[in-house]
Amino acid sequence: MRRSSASKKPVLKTKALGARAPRRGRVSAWSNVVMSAEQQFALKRRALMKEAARAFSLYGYEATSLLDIAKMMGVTKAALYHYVKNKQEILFECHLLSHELGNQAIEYANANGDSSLEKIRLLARRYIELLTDEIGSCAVLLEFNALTPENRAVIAGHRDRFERHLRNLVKAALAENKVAGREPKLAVFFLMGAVNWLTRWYRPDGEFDSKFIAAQFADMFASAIAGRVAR
Amino acid sequence: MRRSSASKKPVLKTKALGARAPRRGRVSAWSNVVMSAEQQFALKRRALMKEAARAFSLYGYEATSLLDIAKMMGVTKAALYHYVKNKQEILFECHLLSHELGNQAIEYANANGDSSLEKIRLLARRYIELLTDEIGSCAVLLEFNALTPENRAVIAGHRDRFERHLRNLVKAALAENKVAGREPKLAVFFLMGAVNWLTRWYRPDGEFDSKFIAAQFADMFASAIAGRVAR
DNA sequence: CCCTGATATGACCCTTCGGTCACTCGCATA
DNA sequence: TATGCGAGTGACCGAAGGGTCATATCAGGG
Repeated sequence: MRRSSASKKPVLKTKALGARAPRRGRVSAWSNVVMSAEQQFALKRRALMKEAARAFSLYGYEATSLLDIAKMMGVTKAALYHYVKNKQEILFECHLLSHELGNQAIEYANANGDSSLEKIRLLARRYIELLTDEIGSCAVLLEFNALTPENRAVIAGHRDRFERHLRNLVKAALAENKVAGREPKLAVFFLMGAVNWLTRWYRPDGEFDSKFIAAQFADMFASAIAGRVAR
Repeated sequence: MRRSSASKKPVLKTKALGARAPRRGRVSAWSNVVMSAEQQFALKRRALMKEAARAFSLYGYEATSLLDIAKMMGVTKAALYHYVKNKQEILFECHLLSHELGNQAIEYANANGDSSLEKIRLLARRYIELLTDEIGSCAVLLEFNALTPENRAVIAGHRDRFERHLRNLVKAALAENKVAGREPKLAVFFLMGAVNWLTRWYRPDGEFDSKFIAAQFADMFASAIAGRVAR
């Protein structure tokens, strides 16, 4: 991570929170209020993933060291290994996370869209919103080839499923709108590029808010597929 | 470069070629046929840049070691330093190269397009063709933040000029076609993402040839900007 | 025939980084 | 109060990578 860095420390100490609440009794009263050890563990692990994902998206996998991540969490590098097997595991789960979002977007589009084109628009919009908002620009999809061959195979599977779904939507939309001469596979690559590139320039406090960006991109993509240009 | 690698060695030995041609006389006859030392140097340096650019585009800057590049050229790592100050210089010049292509594309579009929309289409098409064909997918533009702050400033200047030009074209096209509600800046990001992403999946021997891809992308972008969807 | 300069080499240095390990600290339970 | 356990630490290791340097090779020119 050779770059000028801002300062910020979300620190990992969930403990400070839990410590304040006394626990007695076998099943420990407060159990609704106070988190169990496993919950805390899971929470911290998730926080780690989110922070790491943000760093990976922003600076790249190779350019982000575990020390960087540890510092962000306010913790030693060694401490990370309580939550994670190795660096690769972090990357892998970040990819999985991104694809979860993709699937959510698919479901949303299927539930709310009528025509294929509308489904595409909703899918793109929702996907971008999730990517930028919920995880603070977590798409690590740029880092596909930093994955080990085994993990890459798994992620490729997810990716292919997502792309195939989108491709089929595009095919359908082209048919429904009687558009000829458009290659669905290239259209999907076109969108994926635009979306993945988002993670490199999008900033939550930037000029445009994420809803607007998502809507614009979705509209542009819909037009790219089925829009006719006045000549 | 932790990845399964194919084998291939363009070797740097221009010498083997020059050695065969005897040189006598003061100005050295054969001077038309045989390359001067400087020419050979320049040629080899250029070859280095091209090979490095390819590797950077494919695997990323950090993931590509100088040893990798040296092996590609059939040469020792130390030998590279005869042609180059350091790794950063390679990256920097690769960026410059890419932007040269951008400018070529701009000129081409200005010379051959009439309407703004047509200029955009030509610009996009040409840019992609150049990127994929001439330098074998050399766009290292993904690696912007691997640049040192000084170099980054320079490259940012080039990039901004390019993007500003394109943005103005988009603005004009929107006006000419009476399209409302499209944000030019986002449209440019949209295209840049799609184009930069190309370098990650495009293969010269892939399913689609580069002219076709370029045409499709250009058309899609033109539609994205000024295309109207039948609803 | 030797000198010079360009080209290339292999050994080496230093730093960074991923990962490990023996350990400590503090809390909750018995 | 003793004990056990999960969380976290600091010191360390080995490997890889960027970069340097003294040296070898060789072609061309005086």
